[in-house]
Amino acid sequence: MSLYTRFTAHLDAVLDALEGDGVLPAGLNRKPVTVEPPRDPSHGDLATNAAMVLAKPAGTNPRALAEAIVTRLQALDEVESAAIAGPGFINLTLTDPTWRAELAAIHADADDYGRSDIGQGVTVNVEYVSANPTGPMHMGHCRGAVVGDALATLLEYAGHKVTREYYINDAGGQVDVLARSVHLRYAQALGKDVGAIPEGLYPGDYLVPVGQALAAEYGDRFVGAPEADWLVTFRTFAVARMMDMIRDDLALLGIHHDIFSSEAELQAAGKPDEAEAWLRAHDLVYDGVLEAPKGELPDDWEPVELPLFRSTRFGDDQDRPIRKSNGSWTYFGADMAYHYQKAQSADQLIDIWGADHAGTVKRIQAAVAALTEGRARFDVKLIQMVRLLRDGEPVKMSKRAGNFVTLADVVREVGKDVVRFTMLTRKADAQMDFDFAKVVEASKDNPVFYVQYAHARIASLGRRAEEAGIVLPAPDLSLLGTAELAMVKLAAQFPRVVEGSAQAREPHRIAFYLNDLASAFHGWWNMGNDDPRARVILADDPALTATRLFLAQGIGQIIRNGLTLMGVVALTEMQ
RNA sequence: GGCCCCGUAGCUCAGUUGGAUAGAGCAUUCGCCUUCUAAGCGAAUGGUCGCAGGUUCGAAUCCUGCCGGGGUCGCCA
Repeated sequence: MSLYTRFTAHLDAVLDALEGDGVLPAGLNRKPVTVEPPRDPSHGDLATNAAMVLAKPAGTNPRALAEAIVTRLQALDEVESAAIAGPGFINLTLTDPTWRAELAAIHADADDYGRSDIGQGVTVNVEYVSANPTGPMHMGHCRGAVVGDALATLLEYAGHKVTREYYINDAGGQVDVLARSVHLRYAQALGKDVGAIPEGLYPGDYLVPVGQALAAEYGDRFVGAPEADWLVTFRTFAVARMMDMIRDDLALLGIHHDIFSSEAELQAAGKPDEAEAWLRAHDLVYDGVLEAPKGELPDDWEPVELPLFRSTRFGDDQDRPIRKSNGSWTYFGADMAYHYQKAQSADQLIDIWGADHAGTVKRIQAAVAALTEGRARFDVKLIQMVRLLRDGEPVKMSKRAGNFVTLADVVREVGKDVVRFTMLTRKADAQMDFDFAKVVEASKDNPVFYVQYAHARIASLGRRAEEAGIVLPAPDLSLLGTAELAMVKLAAQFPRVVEGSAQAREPHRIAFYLNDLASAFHGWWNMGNDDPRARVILADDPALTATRLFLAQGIGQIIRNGLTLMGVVALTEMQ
């Protein structure tokens, strides 16, 4: 149990006691009560707003209530002092032994320091990446992949049961285009002159080996054959190849999904039909005519009757078609059934989408709410775009010409850890720049470097002490001074940061916290520049050396735990 | 035009789900290398939290309306 959780429990017990004494009425909503470190450290170690938020519903005034709470909190062993401040805050200062014990806990819990059970085993399905199986991963997919993966790890660490899922869009028109593109490469592999790749087909060279493999498999049987003879075969073959490629690309980032769900299989199993039948039975699907598109009317637009889902009942702008006029499923129609399927085996769903899909959020949320009758929590996390730069200049890309920047190229150039960390240095809903030059820069305005550098410094201490031949006694934590305890206090916030990030589903907070912790460490380290006695390794004082080393390694443990959540390996020395 | 994000220091961004005097890095100005990694550290300067209302003990945070930037609108995926 983290220190903050412990004090929330202490406070709860105090409030229970006050209820018993009749100072507080029973049954007050305690949800707004918080226990957190005050922004200004001079106010103490912990602060609670309990008196302020409970005074009104309790029909008393904040100061009087605060005094009653303070009296009881002061009685706790771990509390050095408790005071009322400002409009009714209660500030607590904890005893030094409490903080020393926390440092010992960091070492004892090691990789599990920060692990939480707030998830209470709730199952969460995180669907992320889900790039169309028509080519290699490019940088447009990268941020969502990293954020989704880090979020999944974070939720696991916070006590959820997580499934990582990839939805393969292998049923739409784009995979037919893939099949045709591959057919061309197949003919080419058999020596036919196919000329330039026609407009509308995928031009990328990555399809060449697929064509060759098909040639080896089928010979010239399908050259010049009608499309109906080979389309399904080629499509299935090519999609499988594309997915192999995508899995390899993801592996470069350390990303592995538990489940790959196929849209085609979903449709073949009749899932969308089941969903449609259920929705029709509940009057949520009806046959109707779509409104004309807003703005300029397309030339070929004409009113057609289609089966429509009543997404307007759930806040969408208009009802949405689930089938096309040729009877096949729209993307939405299949996606609806897919989410229903996911909701069968998970309590909560999270989708990680690119911001360009923002317009479709409402309809899918509406569909999930309808099909699960409001039972499943479902969040769509929109990931804003990444602008690729090189020395401040935008990198030119044209997907149509096939010269997009692939994820594999970027990972090869700057490394997995740099890509992952950088993608987590912004909130997901803010646009970000990714500058090839800046992300590998060895300076403190590059957080990747800065955090890694702190960890490497800590790792070097152990080596140095060993080289110096200092025989280290057991650490004596009473030797820790104020500056050292301040760092312990910051380190002790890690469990809170984990819980907060998990609840808000914002893995970037881990990155910012690590940057703060690294900054505190670098500051402490450099105290040794002004005062040699402030250094960690003191050849003439093994006891103090052992203690400071213990502290440094505790900080190193936190950095490592945080980096692990981000899927980044902590460096023990800088290159 | 509708919907979704964003708007915080000169620049790039945080801001603990409504808390106390709004914080970092860069830039600018000062100071610190006979040293465990100075690839670093410390200090100073810098703010009408886009604007105007509202909600309450209390708003950068929640609500409404504007303004500015980006994205999106389809029987596409």
